[in-house]
Amino acid sequence: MAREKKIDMVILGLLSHEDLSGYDIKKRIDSMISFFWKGSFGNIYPALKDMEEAGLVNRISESDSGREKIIYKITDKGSESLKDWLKDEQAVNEIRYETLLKLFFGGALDKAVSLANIEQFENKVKGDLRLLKGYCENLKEHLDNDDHMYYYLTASFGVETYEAYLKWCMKAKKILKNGVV
Amino acid sequence: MAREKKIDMVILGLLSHEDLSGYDIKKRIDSMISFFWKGSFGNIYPALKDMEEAGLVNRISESDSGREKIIYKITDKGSESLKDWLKDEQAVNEIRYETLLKLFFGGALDKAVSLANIEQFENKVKGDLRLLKGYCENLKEHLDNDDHMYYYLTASFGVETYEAYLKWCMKAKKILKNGVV
DNA sequence: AAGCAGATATATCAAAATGATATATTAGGG
DNA sequence: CCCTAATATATCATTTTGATATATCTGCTT
Repeated sequence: MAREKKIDMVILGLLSHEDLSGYDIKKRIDSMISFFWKGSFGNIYPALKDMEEAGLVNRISESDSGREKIIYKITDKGSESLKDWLKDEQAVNEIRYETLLKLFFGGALDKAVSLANIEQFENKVKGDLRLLKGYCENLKEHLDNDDHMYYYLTASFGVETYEAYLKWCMKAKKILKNGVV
Repeated sequence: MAREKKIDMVILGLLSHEDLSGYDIKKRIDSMISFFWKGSFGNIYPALKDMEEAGLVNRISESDSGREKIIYKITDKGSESLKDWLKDEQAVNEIRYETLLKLFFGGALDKAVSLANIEQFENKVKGDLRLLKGYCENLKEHLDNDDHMYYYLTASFGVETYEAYLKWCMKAKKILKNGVV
């Protein structure tokens, strides 16, 4: 089986809901799943080209006006490819936290530096948590709608983990200041 | 200011504690920080070469016996570079969770598929949490030692977040099964 | 003592992701 | 009418990832 690029699956997933251009896809990624997945023009546009060649998507319109805009539609083959990936229980989940990296090596400098890094992290998390809670409250009202429910589930993952981050921040600051648990 | 590769900082951070070979560095990354950061031979060895040229590290021994082994030592310049990075409060923190991606697009298939994906994730997390809790309990005894304290802080981040993951798993499974909050 | 598996050790490569930049068009506000 | 911001595609250098190649050494078994 050919190794699948993750960005391909993201694109197919989005196209399974609606026809989109590369630019639209980038916007959807940024607004809906950016807190746990990212995409860039640098991999979206080449992926669309490759997938068109492979018959997973079709371009269904191009430049209605003078402005160029290429809208893509998922094909049956693309849909099958998406489902195969969804059914495969293997999943790579990873975090990449520079804040933790700096903390781990914090011994090279005064504890005040580590404290500042944690506080910086804490503030960022507080802002993001506010946003995610907002999404969740709106989505909660429409759990009968499947699309909203799946969106709600991922957003609530964010809420749950960000709250844990804040809990950890308080604990970590205390330990750094007092050296106690 | 030159853009710094993250792997460079990881290597300098590790070398600030002890002299190491590229292979040693990979082992340290895998055993101590792999749950929030990764490294591969493919970027470690080239990074060591580049940093040696830039005067951030020195090779202090090579092939005592017939077996080739290059040990690196951090230089003053390397140490400064590490400290500059630590002092910079900017930090990129990102998660990349394929499980959430599959859940987000789960509507394309039966809910049983999403449930299976969550359960797979849950089992993985349970195992990892057990490990992290073990580390934490050992490290907790030595918070007076700075190195152990910084290690403890990062490990306890893992414990806190993994516990939140499990809490979310239970909630998510309930919603998928019953459609309620 | 021979043989073999597994750990040690460095190196390299294709593929993928990242982040930035280039280019051009269009819509809306002042 | 001009300017800014948003729309839209495309490309590129840099970095990371994951796999593989090559060779040595250690410890265990037979």
